[in-house]
Amino acid sequence: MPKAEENKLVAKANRTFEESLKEAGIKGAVAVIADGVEMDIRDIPTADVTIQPVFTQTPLGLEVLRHSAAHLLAQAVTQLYPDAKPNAGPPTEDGFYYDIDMKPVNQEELEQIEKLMKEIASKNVRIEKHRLSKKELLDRFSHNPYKIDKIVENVEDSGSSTVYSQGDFVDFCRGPHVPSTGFLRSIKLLSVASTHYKADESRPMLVRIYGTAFPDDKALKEYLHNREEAIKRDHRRIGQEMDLLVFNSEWAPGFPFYTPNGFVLKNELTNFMRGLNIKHGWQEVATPHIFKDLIWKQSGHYAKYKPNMFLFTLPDGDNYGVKPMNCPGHVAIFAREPKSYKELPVKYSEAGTVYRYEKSGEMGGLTRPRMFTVDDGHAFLRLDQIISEIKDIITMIKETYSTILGEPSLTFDLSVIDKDAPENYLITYRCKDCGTEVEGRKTSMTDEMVCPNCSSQNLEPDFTTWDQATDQLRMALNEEEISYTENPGEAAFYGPKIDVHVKDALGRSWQLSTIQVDFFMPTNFGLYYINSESKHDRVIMLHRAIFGSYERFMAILIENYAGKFPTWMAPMQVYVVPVSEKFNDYARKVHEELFSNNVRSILDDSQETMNKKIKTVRPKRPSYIVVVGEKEEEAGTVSIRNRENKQHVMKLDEFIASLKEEIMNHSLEQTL
RNA sequence: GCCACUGUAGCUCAGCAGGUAGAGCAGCUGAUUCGUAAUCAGCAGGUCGGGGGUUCAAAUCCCUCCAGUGGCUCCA
Repeated sequence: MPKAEENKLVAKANRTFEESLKEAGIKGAVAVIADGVEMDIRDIPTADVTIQPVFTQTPLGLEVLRHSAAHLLAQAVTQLYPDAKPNAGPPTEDGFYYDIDMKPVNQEELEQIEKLMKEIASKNVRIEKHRLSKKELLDRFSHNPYKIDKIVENVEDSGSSTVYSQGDFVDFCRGPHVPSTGFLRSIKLLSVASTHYKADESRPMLVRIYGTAFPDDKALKEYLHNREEAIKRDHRRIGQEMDLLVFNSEWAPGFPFYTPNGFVLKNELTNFMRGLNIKHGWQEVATPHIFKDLIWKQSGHYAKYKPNMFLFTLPDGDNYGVKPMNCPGHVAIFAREPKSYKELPVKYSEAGTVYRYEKSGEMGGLTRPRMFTVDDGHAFLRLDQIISEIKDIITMIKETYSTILGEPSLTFDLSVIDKDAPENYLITYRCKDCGTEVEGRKTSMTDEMVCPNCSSQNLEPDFTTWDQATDQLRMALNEEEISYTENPGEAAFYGPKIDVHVKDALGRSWQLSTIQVDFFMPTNFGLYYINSESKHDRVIMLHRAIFGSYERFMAILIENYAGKFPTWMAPMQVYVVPVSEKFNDYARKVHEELFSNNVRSILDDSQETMNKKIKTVRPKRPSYIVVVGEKEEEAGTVSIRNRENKQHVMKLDEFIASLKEEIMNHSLEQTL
């Protein structure tokens, strides 16, 4: 592959870039960058210009290739289904899609479309650009309301724009595109989905066909292979193979049931977090799962969260809600007695299980269940303690991931308020008539904001507290020398937050940890502390989670390790199998020795053959398989086989000692 | 919630165009006593997601509900 840098050249005016490239002996470019603008290789510059050819092996070239592949898809579809009306077809991170107004297609039809695409590609049809006036464009696409929309929105009345044609197919497009369909041989249609026009539920449904394209078959094959590998790592599949959890879609749709194996894993993670919490001064508490609705009204959850809550009414008429968050429970504990400024910070942690009514279409495995456990923590602080506390939490986050995932790359986001949409947040409102401040009152179920003092509806939001909180987060990040991006509109409804994204072994990024500053919930619950002047002072709350949800974190762990967990968290650490029944006694001795050393050992003294036992235990992913027979019994040794299928023989007590150390150290790698 | 696809034994799946269900694995019983990815034989197991309809006859066709999966951000 030629390096782009080396291929810079000057294209002459009044001839196509293609000709200039040809003269320079450069082949295979699909587009050029001229003066920083992407252009087609058949474009003709009006003056000499330095250009850089774009090849499909580069990210930009791949984008061009996939964009053209999307056109090819639309061409094939319109050829097969003349009534189909293409909307839009952009490239995506690993492929492309095209949204088309048409009847839904099934798998067979998808294959036919792909076949036709390949046919057109093999004919190497020339892809040509034409410039049309707005009127011509509107005429040309008069049968397609989606294109009309785009033309109306994007082309000025007196202006013009371009279309690309390949054979009979013409698409309204800015380009650039590959010069001919011959570049689009390595393609694959992947799936059919549906989407609303402009993602608006009130608009028509469109069929979205996903596909991907690569410069050559080798790259395509590799992609498809990786895709299959990723599917093999799916936590739902491995979760079943390892018997970690089940879902019962009839009795409790969306609710995970932990089996003994799965609960071992969850407990290991819980214990890890418990240790970390203790080390950093977070006291463990436990709170109810059900509360009267009063608390949810007071906390502000009802205003924002009610549609996502499980609610019920008892025969006596009292209304209850199952907790969607743990904060009010911790507030109730904090509020039990007045606190002195000397006692702060008070920090409570809880592996708190919460329940959220997720809409049916949004559930999925462990990543979006209706019940999940948060490694939740709430700190009650003085204003001057915020920054140091945030920094300490960042330390906990780093320690957690380096222990559990090695050294994954972490990225930090600062999610701040969208000041144009104050109705989404708990905010201080000030009455323009009498100056009264109302904190977070917008959270009550009433739609109209009314001044409690003068009954005026003339209230304006005051962002001072939000700005303060946001500044504290910024300072903590800066002092830790962490680079971050700011996302307006992504804040929690009660305050700004820092989100931490973690990249897993498959290169996918997950939002796990979160640190949120909250000025409002303490106000809603009337929390205060006694300052050094014996006066009431405002308590600041910090919400934080490191794993986020245990369920989602476990899903990520399963996929990250493909189920082959570090030994300390593996549900089955050792699987002991005798060569034959004759050695059951020795196998039992080995097992009991392991077991009494707190190793999770399973003895299989069933009647099956050893080969079969090993075969069938594989999907359970034991950290070590221990085989014992005559040789081992006589020598007091064990024959071990690790996760990588490496075998060796060693003394039983040595094995136990080294295994215990591996477990105690939370070692990521196997020591044997 | 919306759209598409799917729902047959514990698991993975077969049952083409309607004639009241099959396989492998797992399970159970028996034989086998075995050196690192399936020893052999036999047995048992399903009102085909629920309900309704069409039909002489429905796993199969239609309606409806439930559930699972993929999407519903990338806007020529």
